[in-house]
Order: sequence, then structure tokens, then C-alpha cells
Amino acid sequence: MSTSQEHQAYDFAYVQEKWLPIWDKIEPFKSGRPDDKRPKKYVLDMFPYPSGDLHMGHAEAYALGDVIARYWIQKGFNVMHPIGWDAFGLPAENAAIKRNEDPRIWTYENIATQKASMRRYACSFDWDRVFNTCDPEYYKWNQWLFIELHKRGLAYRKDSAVNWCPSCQTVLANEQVVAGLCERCDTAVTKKKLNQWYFKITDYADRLLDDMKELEGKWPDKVLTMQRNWIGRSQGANVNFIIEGRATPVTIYTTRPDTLYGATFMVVAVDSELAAELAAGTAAEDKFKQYRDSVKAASDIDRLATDRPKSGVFLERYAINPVNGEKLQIWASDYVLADYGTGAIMAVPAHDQRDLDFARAMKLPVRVVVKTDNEDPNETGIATTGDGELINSGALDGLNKADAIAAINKQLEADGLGKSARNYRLRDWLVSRQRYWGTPIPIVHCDKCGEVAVPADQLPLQLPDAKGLDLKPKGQSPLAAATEWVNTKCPTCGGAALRDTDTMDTFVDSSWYFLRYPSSTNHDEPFSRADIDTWLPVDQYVGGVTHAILHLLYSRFFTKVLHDIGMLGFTEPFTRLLNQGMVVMDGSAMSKSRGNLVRLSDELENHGVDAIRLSMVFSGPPEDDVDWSDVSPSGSVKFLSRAWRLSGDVTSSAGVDFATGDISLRKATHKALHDAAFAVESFRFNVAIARVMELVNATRKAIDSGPGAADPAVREATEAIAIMLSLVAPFTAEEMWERLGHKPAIATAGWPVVDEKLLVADAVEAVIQINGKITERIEVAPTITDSEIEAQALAHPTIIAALNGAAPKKVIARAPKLVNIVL
RNA sequence: GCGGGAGUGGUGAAAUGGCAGACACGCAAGUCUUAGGAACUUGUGCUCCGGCGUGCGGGUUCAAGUCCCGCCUCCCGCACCA
Repeated sequence: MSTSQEHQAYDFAYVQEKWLPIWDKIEPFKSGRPDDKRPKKYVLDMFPYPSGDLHMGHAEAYALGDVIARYWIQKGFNVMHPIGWDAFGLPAENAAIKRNEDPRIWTYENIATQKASMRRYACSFDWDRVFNTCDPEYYKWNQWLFIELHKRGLAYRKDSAVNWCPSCQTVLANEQVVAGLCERCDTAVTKKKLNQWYFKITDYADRLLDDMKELEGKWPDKVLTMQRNWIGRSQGANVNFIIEGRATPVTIYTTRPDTLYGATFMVVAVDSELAAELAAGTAAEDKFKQYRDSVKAASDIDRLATDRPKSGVFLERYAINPVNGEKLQIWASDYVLADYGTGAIMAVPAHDQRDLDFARAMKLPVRVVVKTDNEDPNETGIATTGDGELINSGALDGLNKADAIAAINKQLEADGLGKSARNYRLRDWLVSRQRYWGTPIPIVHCDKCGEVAVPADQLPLQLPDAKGLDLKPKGQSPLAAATEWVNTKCPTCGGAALRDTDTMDTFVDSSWYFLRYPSSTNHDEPFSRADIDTWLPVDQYVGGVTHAILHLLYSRFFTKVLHDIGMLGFTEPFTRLLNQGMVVMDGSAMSKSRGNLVRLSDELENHGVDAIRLSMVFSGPPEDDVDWSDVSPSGSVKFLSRAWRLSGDVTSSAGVDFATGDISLRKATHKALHDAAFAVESFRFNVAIARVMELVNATRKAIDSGPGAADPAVREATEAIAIMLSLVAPFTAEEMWERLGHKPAIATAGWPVVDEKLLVADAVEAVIQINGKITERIEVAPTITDSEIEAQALAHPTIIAALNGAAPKKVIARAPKLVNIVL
């Protein structure tokens, strides 16, 4: 029978307001008292950028991170689940320019807004460990780390043609150029020759690549593959070519030294110094300069179009092929990159498509030196890049590709003409930025002493006051105008010197922030070794796949550097990684301009925090995108109130002995606890929730048409439901817990211990197949053996009739599930 | 072009090589109601009622959504890296 209490709608708004202040007092998510004996788990969500309030994407990411953190707490772990803000960067600076105020104001306001929203969203963060990367107390350690890298030659300056965003008026790292466009503002990126700071990430290329073995199966394959491709290790050989009229030979890089006899010309990168030098004083000089200028004028976008016709200029110079003495024309072209390999190549048009395209455009010879199954490239215009027997190649004739490479490398090395070499697609990390809102680079430039690091006791080197500074992008750092700040004394000689006016890429801030949380209040060092040894590495990292290369690669690099310095005892920062999908609307990313923006605050207002969290988690696998138009938050509300109503129906008292309860509901409860735990641990949160829903349905039935509300098994089931729900619907769970006669916080109540004996079903249904087709179903004991189930199947009247006297060729028994009779 | 991932009901999705579609959404019918955007019950892959069904075509297996080979489509990443 139903009472009015049962039918009362579940009031999520009331429940939310009721519990927040109580949780503030209890603080269930404080981690890491030193005497804590529980095993540790470090669960980390990627920290947000404070650009306005939280949005639907945050709601998904933090719901997922919360399920994991709350699960491990229930499982008895000492969980650290911290949060902070990635607070330096361009949006704050642009907002500051627009509003004509200090970027600090916008930044800290947004942080306060987001923090309040996170509290309301019931994120299980440890609020004692919060920091913002724009706090001087944090960026002090950016500077300290920069100096440590500088000491070791891992931070250095060089002149180079860098990526330049004409709109942001700043340089960009390679990783921040997406298809030739600035990742931030989508402006076509140009090249500019500048003297800039770099971190020597290329020194770590091999380790970044090889250590990924450790991460296999723990990080998404996609991310590992992306990083491998990004690093782009290639194995080949450097070969020296004598240049007529030049004292020193030119070294080229090739991955196909076996095709050396097929080289018919040489190409140097048009924007390389070598090209300019070779062209100087020749009849081709004017034509070369003209060509070079036209290439410079073209944007990266034009350059990136691979199907565009090849262009180039013959430099009127010749190289000598070291293996056969042939005289080869030297051309300059933009299809050879100045900053990869040696900026010069031997062209083997028969076996490289780009060289072939160039050869055909410039009417240069094509010579086949590898016999493949494919047709002559001279006729087809398609280079034959596969393996085959070497021809027209002197001593290499008759060898296959691998043997020929080995043989020629050996010979080149013996003759001093070359040697095997490796190259990487990865370039050093350009870290200087010509913008205000970032960490000042802690270097003083002294005419006498050169680059001098700011002494540690003078850190943090604080940003000058933004007041009076023009932050508008103008190609030079706004800090340069802060003359009082710029003019300083050399820490070494005491003479007049100038501060470096660039700031650091904000990816520096995020490359080590996860090391700071355990020591967030440490004023003496970026982090203490004791804290690190207690908490690190991160057990579970949760965040978007957008950071697959940039942030994750840089963090891995920093971790290895800090390991080498002796500050860390491990070399990979994130043991496991979960990439959540995006929240989209009607199939496309939400945006104001598209008009499909769903406001998180509206959704929370309409359906409540728990229902939104539940909808996010239940919609599908966490890696998949959530299309909000496919999601039913009202369905979630319905389910939550169904679960909540159970807690009002239970009539047995807290502490009752479950052992005397209805056995079949007890079995359902223990199976749900077992299966949900397994599902959570394998990131199948949607399946975990399905198991809870099944238990809610079973419990409802037990109350209405089973053993009744007073049965202890009903209480056991309802308590289990509340605890499982606490991972995703903390308010509802806490309310249920109270109605069941318990004290807050349910978050730390503990996952009920699963009784293995209750996981065994009384009877299971087995199928009997004939030739793989289901013919009959029988009830069997779960403990039945293969031979017993086979005997039962063969003795079954339906089967005897179906066989009609025929003798089975073979019988496969898989107790207790199936018997397949093969005729 | 290279690399990676994915194709299952009207929809979101389940399924250690062993009953395809769990759990939901939606929809339909019903119960109770002054009422229903509440609650509960039942039904819901297709079907010519024989069967047929996991993008298409092969293969391995007693058994394939799952493993192998070849295609098609879509999504993502990289893209003149020699």
C-alpha cells in the first residue's frame, strides 16, 4: 500500500541545500594525514582554465573523476583528489585589454566562480591543496625549475625561424600550430627569425618513446600512437657529398641509403643558410633570391598543401655522388625542410614520390635501382617505394633492401663518407612568449657576464604591476615597457643589466603542477621528496584527449628531467590515463555561434546536480562523446527518486542482521556490489549504474510483492544502493543514508564486503544446441560438471526426439552454460 | 598519403569466442486517478511466423558482434620529416 510519503516527489533542491553546509563541516575528502595507514591513491583531474563559469564539459569530466575518487575512498584507500587552476594565459590577458584592467581581476573572479560551482556540484576535492599557477608562490617554482634546466643546458636560447602568430603577436610552439593555424585564434601562422628560449626536449626523444612501453594498456592506445608519431623517430644514414668549388662536403640525411645509386640530383631547403651560400655568386643568385622571397611570403597553409605543384631553382652548382662519382645538379626547393635532418637531401625520384614529382616538373632524370613488382616510375609517374632486388647499384646489385642498407652503411662508414643516423620529427620546445600574463623568465642579460640566472633568494621574480603597461600585442613583450623593472643589476658583477622581458609558455606551469599538490603549502621547495614518495606517481589521471600531445608529452619530459636531477624516484608521471569524450549537442561541439550551447547552470537548476552527474556517467562509455540531445536528465531524476523512495520504505532498523534476510534478494545485492565494482574498475561506469538500477528494481519488487519492507534483505539492498549511488549521486545517497538511520558522510561509509557464497546462483539456465542452434533450455545447478550436463542434455526428451536415433559426431559441453551436439 | 578508432533496435547503449540487444530513453496499451509531464503493470529488433538479424564479402571454429583476410563508410590525429 502506498502512503502519501512514498508519493511525495523527491525534492533535489532542498536536499542539495541541506547537505552542502554539513559536508563543509565534515570535510570527508581531506587526504593524507601522515599517520594514515590506508594504501594511497592519487586521483587527478586536469585542472581547469578559469575562463568564466564551469560548462557542460567540466560537468562530465569532473563527474567521471569523482566516480573514480569516491570509489577508491569507499574501497578503503587514502585518496588524494586535488584541484587547482591553470590561471596564466592569453584569454585573461585579452579580457584585460578589452576591459582595460589588470588580468588578475578577471582571473581571480573566475576562479572564485568556478570554485563555488565545484562545491555545488559536490566534487570530492581536497580543498586544502588548492593553488593557482598565477600565484607568485607557484610561479616562483616555475622560475626555480627554469634555472635548474638552464644550469644543465636544457634551457637555452637560439636564433631560429619560429612560428609567429600575427594576431596574438607572439611566437608559438610547434605543438600550438594546428594545420598551419594558431591553435588559439585560427590565424595563419607565419615564420619569423627570432632569438628565443627553448627547452631541450629532443635530448629526451628516445626515452619519451621507449618508456611508452610502460604505459601500454594503461593509457589509451590513441594517445600513445599520437605521441609516437609526434616524436617521429626515423632511422637512416647521413651521407657526405663533395660539392664542386666548396671546401667541405654537404651532408644529406636519407632513410634509403640503399638507393644511393639512384640519386639523380640534390635538393637543399630554400630557406636554409646552405642554399644562400651555394647560390651566392652564381648566375642563379637573382633567381634564387626571387624564389626564396616568394616562398617566405607564402603562409604555412600554402606550404602545407601537399598536392600543390613542386617548385624550385637550379643553383648552377654540382655535387658528386660519393659511390659512383656522378655529377648531380643542386636545386633549392621548399619541399625540403631546413630544420629536419641536415636541410639537404639526395633525390632518388624512382623511389620517392616527392622527388619524382620534382624531377618530372623540372625534367630531371629518373633512374630505377630497385626492381619491384610495380611498373616503371618513368612511365607511371608513381615512385616504387617497396622492397625489391637492387640493380644498377654496383656491389649492391642483387641484394634486398635491408641487406643493401646494411652493406652500404658499412661501406660508407669504412670510407669515411657517412654513417647511420637517426632523426626525429620532434623539435625543441619553444618556451618564450611575448606576452604579459605568464611567468617572467628569470634571466638577466649582462654585457659582461652574458645570461645570468636570477639568484634563488630573489625568487619569485614577480611580474611588474600591470598598471600603466600597454598589454596590447605588438610583437614585443609588454614587460619591455616596464623600464624600472627591466633595468637591473647583474647578480654576478653588479653592473647595469637588463631583465629578460619574455614570459614562459603556460604549458610550463602545467608540466609539473601534479607534483605540487602534495606539497602545496611548502615555501622552501617546489615539492618535498617525502611528499612525492608518499603520493606520486599519479595513479589515475582524467582529462580530455585534446592534451594528448602537448601537456602530456611536456609532463613526461619534465618528470624525466626531474628524475635525472634526483628530485623524483620515477620516470612516468601518470600511471593510468582516462580520456573522457566531449559533451556535444545535436552532433556538434557546443558553441555560442552555433546556437547549440547548453548552459550547465540551467541543467542543474532544472534537474538537480545528481541527475546531471548521473546522466553524464550513464550515457555511455566515458571515452565516447555525450550528445546532450540523446540524454534524458528527467529519466535520471525518475530513477533517483525511485531509489530514494526505497529508503523511506525500509522498516527494519539499522544494524539488523542481514543473514536472516530473503536469500534471493541478498544474492542480487551481492552480485550487484560485485559487478558494479568490477565495472567501475574497468571504467564501464554506465554498466555499473545499470547494475544498480537492476537492484533498485529487484528491491522494489521485494517490497511490493515479495518478502516485504521489513525483511532485512531489503535494508541490505537499500544500503548497498545508497553506497553505490554515492559515487555518482552524492546528495541522493546521503539523504537515503540518513533516512536509513545512519550518520553522514556516506562518502566514507565503505563498500560493503561481498560474500562470495552469495555470488553463487541456485540454478542457472543452460542451452542445448544441435549444430550450434538452440534446441532446448534446461535448469541446472551452477556446480554441474561437463560430463553431467552432457548426460542430462542427451537424455532430454526434446533432444532424443530431435536426434531421432542419429549418433552425435561430437558433443561439446561447457558447464553450466551450454551443450552443443554436432551431427 | 601515413597512422589510429568506430560501424549492433526508433535512440543512448550491453555482451571473459558460448542464449545478440542487459540497463535506460522513446513509444503503445492498461491500473489508480478530478487530473497527469506522478506512481505502478504489460508490451516494444525485423518477419511473409518458416525464419532472418551486429556496415559488405570471404575465412578459421562445434560455436563469431567478438578472431583472421579483403572491401565500404564515418570520425580523429599527423601531414612535403627525405
